[in-house]
Amino acid sequence: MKEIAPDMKQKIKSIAIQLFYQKGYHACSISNIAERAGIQKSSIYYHYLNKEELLYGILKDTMDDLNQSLDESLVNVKGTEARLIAMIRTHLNFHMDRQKEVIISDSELRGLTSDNLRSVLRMRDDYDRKMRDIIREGIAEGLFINRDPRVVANAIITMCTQSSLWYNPRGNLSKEEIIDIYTKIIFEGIRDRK
Amino acid sequence: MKEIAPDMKQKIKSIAIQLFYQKGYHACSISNIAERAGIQKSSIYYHYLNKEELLYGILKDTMDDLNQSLDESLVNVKGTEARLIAMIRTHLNFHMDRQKEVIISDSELRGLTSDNLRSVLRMRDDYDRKMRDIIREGIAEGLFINRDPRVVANAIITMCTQSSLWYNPRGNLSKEEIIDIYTKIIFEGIRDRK
DNA sequence: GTCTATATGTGGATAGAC
DNA sequence: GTCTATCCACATATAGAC
Repeated sequence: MKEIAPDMKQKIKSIAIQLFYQKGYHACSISNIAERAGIQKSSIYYHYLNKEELLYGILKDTMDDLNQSLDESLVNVKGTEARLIAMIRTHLNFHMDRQKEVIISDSELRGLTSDNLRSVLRMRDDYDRKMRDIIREGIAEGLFINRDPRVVANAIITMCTQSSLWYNPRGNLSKEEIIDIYTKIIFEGIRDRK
Repeated sequence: MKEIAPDMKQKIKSIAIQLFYQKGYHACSISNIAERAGIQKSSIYYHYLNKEELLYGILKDTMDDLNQSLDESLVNVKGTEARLIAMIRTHLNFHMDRQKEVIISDSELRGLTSDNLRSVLRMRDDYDRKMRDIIREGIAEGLFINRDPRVVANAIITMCTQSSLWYNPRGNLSKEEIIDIYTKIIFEGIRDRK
């Protein structure tokens, strides 16, 4: 079980994440990936059926992990507000931890064809629905403002999602500080109440 | 001055907006555009120097219009809070009115090279700075919560920006209703205070 | 201002040797 | 599992006729 260097299949995937993120899926060629991996482009096809399978693998795994993170973070958490807080925390942490993959997930869906696209969209919808359901419950319980749950959920999710675009692990704000700011804004707004 | 049909240069641009939005810049070829315009691909080059110039024209004009809309909406508006409310309204209206163009602007920056890229980034920075400055003022005046202005401004802008991704002009929510929800969330948060 | 024809490069992908 | 060699389609872009 000596696993010093990651095997080539994983190495190719890592490089693809880096390059799809940097240049975009369509602007990044199989040659580009092969070059970085130190192999010939034809060798890529030993590990992956085609370019789309490479993209699909990235998106699928990312969505799987995201959904799993969410589920785990909600185990034994009771109460609508506490659950929403946990969701926000998890969503932000995930998007700051896996910036490149979530950026690819959010921008390269168009690179997938029929079945693969459907599969990833279903995963994304599952995730979004969990968020909407919490908002809906909160509204029903009179905890949250009574506005269209879809719009409210969307506003919250997308606001947090964008952290992937600017968060800098070497910046002067910790993830905890950022989570604090977002949670505060989401629940209380930006108006200072002293 | 008979301008019944838009001239071909404008027609090409409109088609490019539609296709860059649908398929992405790199996945959309000059042939695709020419086909829709009912001309040969070589004819595109009579109107535009190259493909990048076409993209640049879209991004530049969009950013120009966005900046201009913002400036106009702030004329004679006094007070930090009123100015921020006006900015939010303008940003949302613009992103719901010009969905395709702003989506392209947010996703295809990588298609630009050096000078064009710098130029568009400068416009975007100008815009972002205006938002940050308002937040900064509000914090200084004790109106807004005292958190990192960059993060707060970013959270607000990006939340509103995403409206371009889901807003449906034929949906059951008017732009005014959406503006109301967002403004409410930004200032008061989602917690219901009865 | 649009056409036909073409140059030139590069893309994704496959065949078959080692 | 990686290589060399190659196929074929399509990309951007140009030249020059009408």
